Amino acid sequence: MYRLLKQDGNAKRGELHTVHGVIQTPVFMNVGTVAAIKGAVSAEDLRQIGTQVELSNTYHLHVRPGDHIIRQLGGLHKFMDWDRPILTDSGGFQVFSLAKLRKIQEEGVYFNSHIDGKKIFMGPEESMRIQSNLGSTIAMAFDECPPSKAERGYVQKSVDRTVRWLERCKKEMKRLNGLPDTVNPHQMLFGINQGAIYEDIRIEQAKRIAQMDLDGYAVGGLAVGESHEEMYRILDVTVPHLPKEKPTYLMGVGTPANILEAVERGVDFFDCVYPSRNGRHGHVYTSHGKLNLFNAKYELDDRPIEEGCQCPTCRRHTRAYIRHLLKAKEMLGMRLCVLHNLYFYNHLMEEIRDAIDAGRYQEFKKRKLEGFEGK
RNA sequence: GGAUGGUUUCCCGAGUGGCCAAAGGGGACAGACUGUAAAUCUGCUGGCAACGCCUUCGGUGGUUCGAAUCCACCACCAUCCA
Repeated sequence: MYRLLKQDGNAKRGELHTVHGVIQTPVFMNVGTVAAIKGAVSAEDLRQIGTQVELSNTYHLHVRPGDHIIRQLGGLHKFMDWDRPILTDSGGFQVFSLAKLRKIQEEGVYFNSHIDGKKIFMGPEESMRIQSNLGSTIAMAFDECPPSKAERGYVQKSVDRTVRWLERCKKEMKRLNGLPDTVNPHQMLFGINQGAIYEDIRIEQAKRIAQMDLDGYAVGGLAVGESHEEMYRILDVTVPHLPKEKPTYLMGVGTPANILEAVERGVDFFDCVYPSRNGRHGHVYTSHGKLNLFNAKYELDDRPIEEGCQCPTCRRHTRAYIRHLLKAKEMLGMRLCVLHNLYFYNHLMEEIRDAIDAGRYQEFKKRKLEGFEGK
């Protein structure tokens, strides 16, 4: 159950009560696609850096190790030693990212496994069954994420199909939650808004799914090639048509600046691979912008990544040491960067919540953005 | 002391008369990445007043229209024989 605690402008401050605990929003979910945050980060680490929700992926866990394996081992929470909320993405993003390895039909999507080429069929029912086997806290509806520059005719067709798939997802989820041996009988379902950058398609689709009484609503298909301005414009026109007494999730976004802008427009759930992937690539976030620790200028820099940062990395290590580890290809270098970045994001969300609580979000956002731009 | 092989751009290493500022790899330097096919990928790596010029393939001298490539001597390295 979602509780809208406070609004500051359009910015929402809320709580999502789940069987795995309460999620304070706005929240950034930490992405661990294959039941692990890449960069040698454990569930124990997540507890120490303020992670509220871990995100894993239906397609990837179905391919390896297999959702039936995870189910037999007691579900995803037990499998990865994480007892707090988990959101599973439905496989819809893989329809986009693995476009060369799949074929879309009305009944669902035929993939060729990116691991061994094996044929995999995934439709709405299959995605729900896999997510039910995983026992995640929140399941995402199975959608198609069309590229931002897809032509209008195709987008309309795709969006209509995604809505039909959503109806099938809802029906199947209800059935699965009612079975006697379901891993998590209280699994929630979030629907997904699509429509590329066509405002009218987005709005019309948002109105349709808003009536379906889902546990939450996501905006998908953004940050897939369009400009930031286009993304904000789509949020401006779409979010008002999604129920504000339900969680609003902007999928796959984004940079700290993207998040600040989207919170202002009423979004309160986020996820993105940036902090983990950039961390592995030596790019770390600070309140004054991003640093590339591979750069020669950090060779003798004995400061932490960010002065005053309370993350496990900044408490003990210098930029020069981390740069050395990265250059030497030591796994610890990546790990320290990922831990810092996830802490940075989690902490940013905490500050965002405090700012909304205090009714000073506008001012807070302005100050943060100026910092990121080095002002 | 003798024999043989070798010395190439930051490193390893290809190149044995022109298509060579010189393959390939490494390293260095820089960039990209937004519901993760990503510990990945891309660019760049002699100098400059730069579609051209200059310097560079151990050193010096020579042959040739033309040399990293051929010849002579010298230096150094490696292995083997005394």
